[in-house]
Amino acid sequence: MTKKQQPMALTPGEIEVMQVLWEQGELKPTEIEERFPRPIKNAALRFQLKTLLEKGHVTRRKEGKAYLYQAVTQREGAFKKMTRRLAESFCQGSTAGLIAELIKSEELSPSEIKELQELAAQRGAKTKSSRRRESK
Amino acid sequence: MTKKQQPMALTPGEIEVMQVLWEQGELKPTEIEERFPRPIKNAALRFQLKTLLEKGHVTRRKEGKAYLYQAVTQREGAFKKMTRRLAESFCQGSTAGLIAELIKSEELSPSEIKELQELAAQRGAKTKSSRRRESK
DNA sequence: TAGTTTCTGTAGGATAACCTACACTTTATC
DNA sequence: GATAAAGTGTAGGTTATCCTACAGAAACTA
Repeated sequence: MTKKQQPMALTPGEIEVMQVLWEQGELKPTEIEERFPRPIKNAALRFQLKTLLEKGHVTRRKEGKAYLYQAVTQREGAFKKMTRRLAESFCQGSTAGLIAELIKSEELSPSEIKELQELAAQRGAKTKSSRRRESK
Repeated sequence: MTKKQQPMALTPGEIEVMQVLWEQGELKPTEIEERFPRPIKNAALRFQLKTLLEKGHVTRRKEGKAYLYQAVTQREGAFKKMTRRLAESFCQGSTAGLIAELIKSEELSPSEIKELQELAAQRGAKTKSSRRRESK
């Protein structure tokens, strides 16, 4: 009777790799290694890719003698999952509470605050009908 | 040559315990167990308390035959650390970027948006009026 | 074709995180 | 004291995370 301990959706090390794939698209391990934000040994990187593949967060296809890796799990989904966890841990599950605490606690420049105000205003205006527009 | 793998500041299991201590103050293991958001075996809880004690996140003092545990690490500090990690992973380290993405991606009720707008407005006013804040 | 380079597959090991079991200590009760 | 109840300390085990090493396979070059 072994109690299963479910693995984290994305571990810190895995997120580092996914980050590169989310930005760059389809890459070979060597290319990921080059674009990596810190020095990483090829073998260590490949370990992360292997577990990401097993967990289904990436796919790969052969090209020449190497594989091209591509993200399956989307950045937005992963982001939501992690913010959700944070909100549950610290804010009784309320995303609004999480945002509020962030606004209160962190140092934000006046221009950043202004932008956030505008963003909230936009967001408030289109809660109902109105199609969403691209922009930024 | 063994490369050290530094432990997480607060693991998910540890946060659960700290959450109770942050809310309730000083408690005995049994009391924590009663207030715990999910069923937990006393021994499992005590394991968490032990590691929290070793890491210095809690202290304890004897009362009767049991110990009273109290948080040392403050909720705000832990919260900041975790949001910082998230911002670094997903938003190039920008807290404002993190907040923006939360506002955009999550479902917020109109009233919540209004509150956030007001909060940002307050926050903006404060920064402007007392402009000699050197920050940090 | 042989030789070299480059990439992959797999085994293995170290630490961390989580839980359980059981014996020991302390306190209260008789 | 003797005893039971409640709380503690410690040893042990399983899974997860992270990294390394080395041998083999695939492609390129001569």
